[in-house]
Amino acid sequence: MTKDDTFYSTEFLPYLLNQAAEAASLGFRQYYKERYGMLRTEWRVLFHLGQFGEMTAKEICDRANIHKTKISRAVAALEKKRFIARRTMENDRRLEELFLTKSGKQVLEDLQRRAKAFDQSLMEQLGEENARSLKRNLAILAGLKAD
Amino acid sequence: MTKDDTFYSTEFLPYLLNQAAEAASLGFRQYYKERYGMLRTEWRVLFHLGQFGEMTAKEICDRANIHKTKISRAVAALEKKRFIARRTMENDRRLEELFLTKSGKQVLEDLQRRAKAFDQSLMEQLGEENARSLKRNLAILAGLKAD
DNA sequence: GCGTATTAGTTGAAAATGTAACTAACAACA
DNA sequence: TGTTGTTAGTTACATTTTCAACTAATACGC
Repeated sequence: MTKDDTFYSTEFLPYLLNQAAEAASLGFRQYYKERYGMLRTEWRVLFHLGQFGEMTAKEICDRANIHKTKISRAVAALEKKRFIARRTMENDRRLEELFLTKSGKQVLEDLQRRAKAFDQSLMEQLGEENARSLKRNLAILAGLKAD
Repeated sequence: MTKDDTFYSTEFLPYLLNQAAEAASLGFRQYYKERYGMLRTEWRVLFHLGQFGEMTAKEICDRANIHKTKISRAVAALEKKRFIARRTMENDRRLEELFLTKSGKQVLEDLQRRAKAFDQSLMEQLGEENARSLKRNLAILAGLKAD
C-alpha cells in the first residue's frame, strides 16, 4: 500500500502562481497605491492606454481580461483623479474613447519607469535565462500569444 | 532620440504572473466553489491541515502567508460546514489546534485528487521540462525554499 | 504579585469585488 | 416604422476583503 501519494501545496501550480504573483506585485502595488491612491485595475487601465493609445473601455476589457464593471469603476476613478478623460464617439454613441490627460501621462511615465526597474530587479533575482523562460511559460498559461 | 523604450504590459512580470494565476486557478476554483461552497482561503486551510496535520491558525497564517482575519473567517466557515474542528491547547489557552473531521478528510481527499489531476493537465500544457522549470522559478519568487 | 507589552484570534466598519439587472444606443429585418 | 435583439457601459446589491480596534491569555520586568 503506497501511502506516499502526498500532494504538497507547493507542488500545486495554481498555488505557486498565486504566491509568486502576490509576492511579486507587492512592492509595486504599494508604490502606486501610496503615491497615487490607485488600485491595480486603475494602473492596468493606465498602462493599456499608454500602450495602445486611445481606446474604449470594451477594448481594455478584452485585452486585459478584466470584467467590464471593474473597468467601469477604474475609469471613473481615474477620471476623478483627472488622469484620463473620455470622449463619446461620433459614429457610435455607445462607445467612449478614453485618453490620457497631461497629468495622466506624467503619472504613467513615472509608473512605467518604475515598473521597468521593478521588473528588472525581479529578473535579476532569477537570472536572464530563467527569467526569459518563466515569462514564456506564463504567457502560455495566461493564454497570451507567445512573443 | 530613441522613442522605442515602450514597455509592454506583457513584459511586466507581475502582470504576467497575475494573468497566469487567474487563468490557472479558474477551473479548480470553480469546482470547490460549486461543489463545496468553499472560498479559496478555505481550500488552502484544508490543504495545509492535510499536509501538516493539526496546527494552529497562526501557523497557517505564517506558512501560507495569509492574513489572520482571512484565516479566522475561513476557519469559522469550515467549522460551520463541519469540515474541521478546534481544540483549545492546554498549555497556552490562546492557541487553538485545528484538525480535520471525518467529512473534512473526505472532502480534502476528493479535492487533492482533483488538484493533482488538474495540476497534471496544466503541466502537460507546458511540457515536462518547462513545467519543472516554471515551478522552480515560481518558488524562488514566492520566497519558498526551492525543493 | 503588579503593571506593561505581546500574542492569538475575533469583530465591525469601510473598501473592493462579483453578479445581475438596468439604460441607452444601435442593428436587423419584416 | 416598429418590433426584437445585441452591445457598451452603469448601477444596485450581496459577498468578500481589508484595516483597525478589540478581547483574552501569556510573558516580561520589577
